Amino acid sequence: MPEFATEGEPSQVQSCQAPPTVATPYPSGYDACMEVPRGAFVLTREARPQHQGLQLIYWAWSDAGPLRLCFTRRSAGFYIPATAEQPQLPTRQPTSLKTLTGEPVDELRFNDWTRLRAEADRLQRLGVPTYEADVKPVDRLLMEHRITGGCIVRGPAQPQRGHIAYTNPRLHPHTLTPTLRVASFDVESVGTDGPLLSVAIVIGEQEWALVHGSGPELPGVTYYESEATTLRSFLARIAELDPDVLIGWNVVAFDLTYLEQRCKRHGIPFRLGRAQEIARVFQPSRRGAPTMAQVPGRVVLDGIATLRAATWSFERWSLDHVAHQLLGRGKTLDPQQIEDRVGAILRLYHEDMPRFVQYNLQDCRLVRDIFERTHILDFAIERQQLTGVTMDRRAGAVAAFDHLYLPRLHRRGRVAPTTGTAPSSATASPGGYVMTARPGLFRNVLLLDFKSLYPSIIRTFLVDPLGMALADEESDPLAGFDGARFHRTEHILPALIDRLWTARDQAKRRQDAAAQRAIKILMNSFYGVLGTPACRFFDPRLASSITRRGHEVLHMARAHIEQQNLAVLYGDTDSLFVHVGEGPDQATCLARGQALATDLNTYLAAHLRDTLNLVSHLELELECCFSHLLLPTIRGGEQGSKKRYAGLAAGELIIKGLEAVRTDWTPLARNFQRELLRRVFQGEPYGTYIREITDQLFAGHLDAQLIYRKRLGQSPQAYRRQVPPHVAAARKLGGEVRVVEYVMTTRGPEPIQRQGAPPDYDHYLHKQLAPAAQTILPLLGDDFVTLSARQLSLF
DNA sequence: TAGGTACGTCTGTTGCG
DNA sequence: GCAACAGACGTAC
Repeated sequence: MPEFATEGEPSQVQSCQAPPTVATPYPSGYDACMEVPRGAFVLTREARPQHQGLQLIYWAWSDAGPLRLCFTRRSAGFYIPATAEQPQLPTRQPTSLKTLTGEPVDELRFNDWTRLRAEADRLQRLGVPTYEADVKPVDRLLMEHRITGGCIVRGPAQPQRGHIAYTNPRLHPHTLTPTLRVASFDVESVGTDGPLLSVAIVIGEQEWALVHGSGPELPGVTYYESEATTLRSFLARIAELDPDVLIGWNVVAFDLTYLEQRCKRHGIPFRLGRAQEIARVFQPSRRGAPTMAQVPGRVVLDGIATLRAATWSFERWSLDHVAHQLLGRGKTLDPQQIEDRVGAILRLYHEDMPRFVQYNLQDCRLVRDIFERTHILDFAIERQQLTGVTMDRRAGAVAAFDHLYLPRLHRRGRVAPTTGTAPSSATASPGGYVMTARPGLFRNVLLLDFKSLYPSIIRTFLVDPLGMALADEESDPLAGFDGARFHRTEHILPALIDRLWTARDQAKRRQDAAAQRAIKILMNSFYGVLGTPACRFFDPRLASSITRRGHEVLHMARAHIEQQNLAVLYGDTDSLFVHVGEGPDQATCLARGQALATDLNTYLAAHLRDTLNLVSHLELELECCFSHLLLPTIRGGEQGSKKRYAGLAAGELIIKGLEAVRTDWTPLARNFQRELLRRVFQGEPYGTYIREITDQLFAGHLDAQLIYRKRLGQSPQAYRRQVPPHVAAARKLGGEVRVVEYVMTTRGPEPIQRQGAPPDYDHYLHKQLAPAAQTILPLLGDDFVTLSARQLSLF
């Protein structure tokens, strides 16, 4: 039998009573057989094959200390059509479940995952469709209990050293916010293969440094005479401090990878997990894939990955740069030492132990403070609470969708396809609609945009995999696009969006930025996953029914605005730029924009009610009013450009897509264009400025701004057909290069580490200053060549 | 241990005369 | 010598 309740039956979860009050820290003399319900938050999960079936192990936080929840003798299953004749398997059982298209299914169960996969693959090859053959037991167990993060644990508890163990406990969902113990740590070593110098650990205000070698007595510092004893002591110290979360900078790909290797070298088991369990690091199987760590009982959060997941963005992801941006302070090394970081650290280690230790500790403090400042741990907890995808997983949009959707599907007595088994269809689905801008410099332009357009379309137009499958059972199905039709009452996603939308509004009211952000990202990911074959519910008709509806909505809004004799200058996917024109002041324009948004929302709601009998959840908002807006042409042409503009709103300079916001343009061009735009919008003269900058360039005063910075999508040697300048520069460095910084010199592109020739100022005039200026000046009837008083024709 | 499409611009290479 | 194209990168939404 399936583990989850079928349609019409009360589920295990629903039948449980209201969660009891959460237990206090467990008293001494605690009776192991007493079943005290305990609030917990899942930290890590793991499946182990055993002779009698699978063992599922979850570590969880509780206010009484860590919990180890062990589920024994578990089996894993998947489904095949009941009509499938092929497999005569002893484990085949009939069920009351059906596929999305209404076909009854039988279940096959297995004691181990490898056999399950092998059988599923074999059947698939024989043409027998399988269902949910890729849902892992560790995930399924939580999913079917509707547990994402917080839960109530009930069952016989056995106090162990450092944790409480449960075997086959009962779990119920419960919302709680854990207070996690976070350790920031950092390794200093001689390169990636050389010996360990030290490891620093910071928890709150407490600091420790474990140093391989000797030195003066310093608070918190312990010296060890061998690398092996340093490593052992580090593992022992972590066990003693027992953090729930390990954080660092590039912590998995560097620190954990390095420590595991060094431990292996000395034959030391890498017991970084709780209860002395072994931690493992998995190196990426292909270029670009992340390094993974499995530390039983402890969540490993890399600062870079966690910030990225929360949509933070920085030009460079070095700890020093990010710390300066967020905290206004950086690492303790002098700038000139950064070039030879390993050398500088070694010198400190040999010559100035107190400063060496401070340097090591400073990295830990910076990471701790970045986490504090950005609240990304709150974000990570919130995301797990919403999606059920554990905190340390980087991308998890598909997993989050499964976690939320599958249990709701099962409650309706349906099972989902195995990922990648759906028949592939040829029709691709389009993305957003982008208007060609009317080029020019404009006064008073309203920016209106639809708040979470795609989620609001899913909610309004009932876009849903189940709803699409059940459309035939509906007497008045709602038409989508590319042949899709949707059931008007039987669906899952619209209600899910509805719930999240309400939660986001609540988060907004209580000013919970982490929750707001997590919810917004989750809602927006729903469209994305329906459009990728990596999702089991992938169907171009679903994606099209969202994006093509978006086109329609944007066109309707534009037409309605133009009927009021207002010009729509530009629009992209969910936004409209509306020209109010000279005359009215800012306040009048803003009021006009508000009225326009309200009017449109009313109009759209009435239209959808009258034509399709739908309740509109579309919500057009006034984002801002640009006092000045510049819409450029495409380079050297007359036609308006897309995805590129600059404007001034509430005194703030907003630039999209232009050279000034592109990190592959030099600081010279970016600073220059930004200042030029500022002057244009503020009505200040710019001719003199242009001449000054060009003169300074040739005088060598701007040499610090001439560095190009570019990522390499592949290894420098892998570029076969073409060798662009950044690759040429990277090749001069040798070895693997992921990001190259180079200067265009009179001898061609040279990496900054090996720059010999002087900068080619003509190159920077032609290829950086001129194009950055020409994006703007022709719209004002001006020209860079005239204003710079430089000859540009040098060929 | 897999969210999407649309777009502009640059550089080097190729095809054509 | 020049236009067209492909490859690469970064960005908007």
